Amino acid sequence: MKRKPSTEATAAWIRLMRVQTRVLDAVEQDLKKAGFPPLAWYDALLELSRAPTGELRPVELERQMLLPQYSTSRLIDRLVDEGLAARRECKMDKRGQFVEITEAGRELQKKMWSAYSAAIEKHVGSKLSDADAIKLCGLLDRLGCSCSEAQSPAIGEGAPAR
Amino acid sequence: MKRKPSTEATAAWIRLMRVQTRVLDAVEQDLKKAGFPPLAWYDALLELSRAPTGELRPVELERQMLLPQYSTSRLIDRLVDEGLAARRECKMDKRGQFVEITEAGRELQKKMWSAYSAAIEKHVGSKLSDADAIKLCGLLDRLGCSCSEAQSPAIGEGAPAR
DNA sequence: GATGACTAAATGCACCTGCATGGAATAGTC
DNA sequence: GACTATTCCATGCAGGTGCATTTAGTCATC
Repeated sequence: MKRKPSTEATAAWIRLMRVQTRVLDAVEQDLKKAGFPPLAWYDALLELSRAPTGELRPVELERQMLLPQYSTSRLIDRLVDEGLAARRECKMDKRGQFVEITEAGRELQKKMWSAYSAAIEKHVGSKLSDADAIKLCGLLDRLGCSCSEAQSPAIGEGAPAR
Repeated sequence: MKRKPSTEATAAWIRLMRVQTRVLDAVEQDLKKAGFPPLAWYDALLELSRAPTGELRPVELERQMLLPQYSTSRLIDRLVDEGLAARRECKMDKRGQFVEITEAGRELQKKMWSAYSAAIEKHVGSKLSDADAIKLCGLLDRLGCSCSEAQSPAIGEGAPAR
């Protein structure tokens, strides 16, 4: 039969859902108020800007961002519509393509990071000592799927997985 | 100027976003595969079934579930469409109404809890000792908004805040 | 008891998401 | 080379969500 979770586990589950929602909403609201697009845009721009050549295959972006295929496709649409990225043909594989970040895209990413980092500090950093943040990471990591790839946080820039 | 978050805080932020998404998706998938509706339905049914009279004002439900007004309104629509709840007139305040859980609603809530609790155990309980779950709760609680009401978990049933 | 401020709930609209499918190119197999 | 399976990406459709507004009833004050 199905074993029941302890009340402690259940409480942790509830907190995890509740607190994440709250914190994410707060950060998204801060960004929105500052006139910026959603976090997903930032994540995509960050991944693109990190790529050595400034361009990535949609499939790669998809894997980096842990997003479904159609979601990635439409996110790229929006970035392209706003002139933040451009689609380029892929000569190696004609069914594929490259997505390249534009100068405007790079600028937006940098500007967003300044607001984004402030929001993280406000809603997370200021409420937790570094030691506690590390403890929290450790506990959360244990909940991660077995397939947990270690993503290098990269100095000065962070990206959630939405 | 805006202070920057420590790399520890940023790492915690990323984990929080990533792990919550993963765990929530996993639990929702389990429920879906078992043929159940989304978690939000469960939450609503649970709140209703907990009410002494089995009925609640939409506004109250809204506050309990920390959901926007329109979202609550439409969630009730769906429950009513499926015969899990019924709208009843409110005589005290004619612009308002009561939402009452039906027998079918109570049954579904119970059946869902069996699948839901199994999912919590599988994706949370089994990965964390009770002591660690308590530590995790403590850390997460510190991130909660100042306006954190202590929700009694109630033996045998848990509800996230989506 | 009229007026204006407020609260409860619903809804039109735009957008976003998931799911399933489609078209196009490639890879594998014989 | 023909055939099938697979990969890459786009998209139609149904449903969910946020935002702003509307409708209806209540309350307060005069």
